Amino acid sequence: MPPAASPRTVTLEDVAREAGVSPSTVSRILTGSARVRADKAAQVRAAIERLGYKPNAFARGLALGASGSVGVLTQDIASPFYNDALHGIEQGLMGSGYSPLIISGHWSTPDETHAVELFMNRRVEAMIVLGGELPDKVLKGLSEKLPLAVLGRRLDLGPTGVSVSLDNRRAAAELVTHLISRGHRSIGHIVGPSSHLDARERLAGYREALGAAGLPFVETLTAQGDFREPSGLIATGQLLARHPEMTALFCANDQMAYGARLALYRQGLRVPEDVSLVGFDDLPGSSYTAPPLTSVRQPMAEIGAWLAHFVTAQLRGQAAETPNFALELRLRESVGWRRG
Amino acid sequence: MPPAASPRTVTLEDVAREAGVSPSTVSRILTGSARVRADKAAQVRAAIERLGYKPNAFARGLALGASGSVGVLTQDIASPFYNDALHGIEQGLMGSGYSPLIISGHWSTPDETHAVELFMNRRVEAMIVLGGELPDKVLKGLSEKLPLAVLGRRLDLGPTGVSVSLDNRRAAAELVTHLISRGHRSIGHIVGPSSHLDARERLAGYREALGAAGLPFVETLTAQGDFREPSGLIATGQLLARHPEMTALFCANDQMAYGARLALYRQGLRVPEDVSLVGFDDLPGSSYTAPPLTSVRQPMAEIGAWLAHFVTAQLRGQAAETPNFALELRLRESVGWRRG
DNA sequence: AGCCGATTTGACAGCGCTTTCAAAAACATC
DNA sequence: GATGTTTTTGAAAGCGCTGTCAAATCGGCT
Repeated sequence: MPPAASPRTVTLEDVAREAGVSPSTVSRILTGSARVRADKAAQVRAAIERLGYKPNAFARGLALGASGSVGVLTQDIASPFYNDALHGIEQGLMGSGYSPLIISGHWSTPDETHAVELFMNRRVEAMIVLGGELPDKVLKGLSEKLPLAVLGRRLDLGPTGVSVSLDNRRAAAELVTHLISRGHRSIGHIVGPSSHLDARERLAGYREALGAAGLPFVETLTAQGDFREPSGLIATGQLLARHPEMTALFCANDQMAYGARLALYRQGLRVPEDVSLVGFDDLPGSSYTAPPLTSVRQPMAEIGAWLAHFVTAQLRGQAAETPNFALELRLRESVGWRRG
Repeated sequence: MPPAASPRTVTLEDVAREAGVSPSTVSRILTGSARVRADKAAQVRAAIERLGYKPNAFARGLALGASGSVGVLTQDIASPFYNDALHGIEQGLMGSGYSPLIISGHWSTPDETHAVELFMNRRVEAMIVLGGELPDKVLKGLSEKLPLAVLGRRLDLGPTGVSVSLDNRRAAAELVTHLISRGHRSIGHIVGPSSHLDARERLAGYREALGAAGLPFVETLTAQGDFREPSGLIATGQLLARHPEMTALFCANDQMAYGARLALYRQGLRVPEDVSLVGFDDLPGSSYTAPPLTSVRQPMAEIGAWLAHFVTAQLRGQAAETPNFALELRLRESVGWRRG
């Protein structure tokens, strides 16, 4: 061991000595695990203050065999969508005695696997997974070891796990039905990555709505995107080239809708006069685009908070009600009646 | 201690027993701190695999007296601006042997203080602070204890600390000068929270550019915002009411510019034909608004990566060059020539 | 085979904290 | 004041790992 940093960090034992009591007593005060005579407690507290003592979380974790933290794996730390959920998780965890350990997977399975590894090393007591690409099998394995809450999947995780995923299909169908009701017949769709359940369901909803209205599903009216802006821009170009008659465009998420918006602008097409545009997710920015974007709100913050509640409840051995998270259509000005 | 969870977690000692070697040997293999005969190493690795052993980070941290983590305090986990920096930090830390411990301060000093507390308990070896409201005094105190990198302040943190803050004033001045060169004379400014150095400097740059062009600074052409969208919307309404002749609007950040954009749209004003609009920060979304927003790019990811490099270099006792981070004007279509 | 230096190994202490257990102190009761 | 009961305290063990140190093993030579 190197010759310890200069002033050496203050330990509980130092506090005990300073206050003239035994380490056990100090510990009792810190943890509140047992009564201590008021005067001694005061002395100890004074000593803590005087010495600037900070309990060592490692030692504590080791002795306790519990870390007090829950691992949060987010697909992308730069994604506004998941960050809303992160925020909710933080709120939900607050005051529970647990704190989040946030790691970003960067859309990469190796990174995600590595993150899980790190969580295990750090002995997180539960995990929350936001999106990402971890195989179902891995998730199931995890949920056998600890409470687990997954967002954006639909799979059975046993009694100590949940996967939350809203009815994207229905919401997508409603969205497209809305477009149809406004007279649109040639409706394009920019599809999300097929590895995402949500993307698949939104596509399914699109087809469903078309079918219900007796409209044919036209393969060439769909284009592949990856949930990010540039792909929306490019895909819109393709669709417009193939189907100049297209009057409405359903993007599988708002970020791609932003890209689409720009593509339309570049082509001199007005929203909604020439082309109606809808997205999905209702990002914070979507009520501030010009015109504001019709979208579907997923209550991410609320969901995040609930995920946090779920795992902490599990940790306490309590059950947690699954609330009914409803998707909400946000009808805004980016949709208009079919022209002409 | 409670009677330990059912199968009890696998310890290094278990591995040693399984592999028929001593714990020290296993440890040596894990840390790579000393040579071990190849055949034993193989046995041990097999045992680790077989038992599914995961080293306990607490025990390790305790024994080592080092946590291998650096605390990252972000002002707002939901802010796209800081999240770019977060991303950069993650990248910069990758492969350094340190991992980030991310906590969000939620624009609240008590939360931030609490976060710092947590960092100390967790024995982070360095800290990175993104924005936030921690008093300079606190930051200085911290930098005496450990390597510290602060973004968005300008203060002397001694040899083991840095504060990075780009020349917002000049960039703002250039931006406004750009507006003036396009013929604009009545230029509004939505100010950021004055607790932010950046906000103050952007205002200063605005005044400077006006002065340099011989234009008067008109108090009523400025309105207060808080760096978030709704405040931009409201402030724009105020400015328009007071100065219908205003032909250009400089928002202290992009988020407020989004709000302004909507306010203009609502009033039937076109961008840039009626009012030119500029923001600051060049958020990812800003190249995808319609029209794309003129802004100033702060290379947040690069800065984040460098902050990470700085602290890790400090931890290794090396010095780190301060690169020259340049702000880049992104001139886009949201600015036009003054009409008429 | 016998010896020396180099390499590999194991025993053990200790990191800072919590907790059990038994001893000490405080309080009640007769 | 002696005795029983309850509360408060301290000593000590142990959480899982790493590093030191000395013992064991190995290889090469004579």
